Amino acid sequence: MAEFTRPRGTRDFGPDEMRSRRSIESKMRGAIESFGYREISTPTFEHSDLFIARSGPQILDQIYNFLDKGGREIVLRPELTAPVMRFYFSELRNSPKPLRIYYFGNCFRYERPQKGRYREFWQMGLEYIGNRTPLALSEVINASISALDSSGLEGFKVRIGHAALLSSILERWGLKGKDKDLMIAIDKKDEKGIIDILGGGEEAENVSRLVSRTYPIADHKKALEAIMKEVPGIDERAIKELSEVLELVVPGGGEIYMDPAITRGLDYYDGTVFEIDAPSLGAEKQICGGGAYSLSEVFGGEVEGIGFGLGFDRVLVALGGNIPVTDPARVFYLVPMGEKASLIAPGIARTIREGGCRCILETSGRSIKKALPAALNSGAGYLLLMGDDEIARGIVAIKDLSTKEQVEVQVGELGHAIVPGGVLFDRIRNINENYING
RNA sequence: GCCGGGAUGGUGUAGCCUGGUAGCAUCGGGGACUGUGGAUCCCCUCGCCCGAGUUCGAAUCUCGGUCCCGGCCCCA
Repeated sequence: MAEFTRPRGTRDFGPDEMRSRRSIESKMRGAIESFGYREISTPTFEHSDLFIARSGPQILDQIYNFLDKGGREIVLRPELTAPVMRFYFSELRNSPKPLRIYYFGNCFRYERPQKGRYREFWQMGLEYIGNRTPLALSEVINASISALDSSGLEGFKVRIGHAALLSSILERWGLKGKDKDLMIAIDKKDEKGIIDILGGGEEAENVSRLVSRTYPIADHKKALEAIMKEVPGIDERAIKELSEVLELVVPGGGEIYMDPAITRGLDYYDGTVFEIDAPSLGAEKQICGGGAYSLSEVFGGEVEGIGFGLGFDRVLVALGGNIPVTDPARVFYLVPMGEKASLIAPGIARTIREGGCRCILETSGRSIKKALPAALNSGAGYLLLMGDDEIARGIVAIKDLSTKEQVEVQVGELGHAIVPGGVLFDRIRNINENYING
């Protein structure tokens, strides 16, 4: 029947789902803000060259791009790091350092949708700009862990590695990370594939084995020593940095590992890098990735930064619909019966709203029998009844829908009654409701 | 870009193999019932993803498309 349909890979969110999404969103924002990061926002569309500069021209195959009426090449942003860096270089570069900023917004990619992958999706992330001390590096990782912890997600895996470490291993074979097949094999931890590409031999086997493992954080020193021993001339500063960062990571709800094989797709990552997976997600299990970068090549200015991007939708998929939402507002459902009651109902409703409560007005003119189920469905805790009797006596009847207890209050005292200290406040106590969706 | 499985009122489903009046539940609207009700009963609205083909006749069979779900590829 539907004549109009959603574009492929997009979603509508109903009231219950939006409540869940907003609830998680605000918890995660809160976690990031608690580290001192402040929100910024950039346009939904940008000039194509911004993303081409960052990711190469082949990226156009995977994004929404078009010419606008002025003939400009425009794309819907496929990610937020590049716009944020553009903003930084054009207007924020003289801000006091370090600069701590974060963002949350929708992004668009023209890809085949599947579980945890949509054509419109939401990304949250932050950038720390100004230096790359071990404390700063660990702060960014700790912020990502805190954000995920605040969402209620459990069992995620944080893997921390180092881009320069990996490339110095590759340099040992004169490869310098340019060999795409090798990078893919490393990323997949395909031991056999790595050995084949490196040309076999005992050394190749040893390196492949070392790189294809993740090491519990407690074992990282031993593991790094083993790698250092196996690969002569390895970047020892990278080893030192990674080791220091690992000491400073504060464990949260997830497990922490050292993983030397994190490639991150981009050339400009050159320091500590990390990824976070939610194993429950399957193919699209990565929910967060980031690290330290230098952007001098792309943007022409020099900048040392650390950041991460986090797939908000995947966090929600990983939570699996078990999203507790606390709704602290007391909700009243006001049923005016008759013309006189209708005339004063909006004013009564306003009084209630000004008292910090929510008031849903029965606007359909339904009988109380019809209004009651509507009130129950609306999530209201209290029914307010106003009919001729009540008006004649100057009162309003309030029924607690959970206890079925009913009390009467003078209309003039309603505002005082429902706020803290009022006669109804203690009586109307049972106000925090936990909703489980799904 | 590749490979599977799907699509029936708003939602969830039966019917499909074996072509012949599209059924059930729920939600929504109304009523039984003029203000203490969340119950029960009755009535009503709304549907075979789109297009072509085969056929006397297609939800059902065939082909193409669209979209959804999952798995690859990719993943900034």
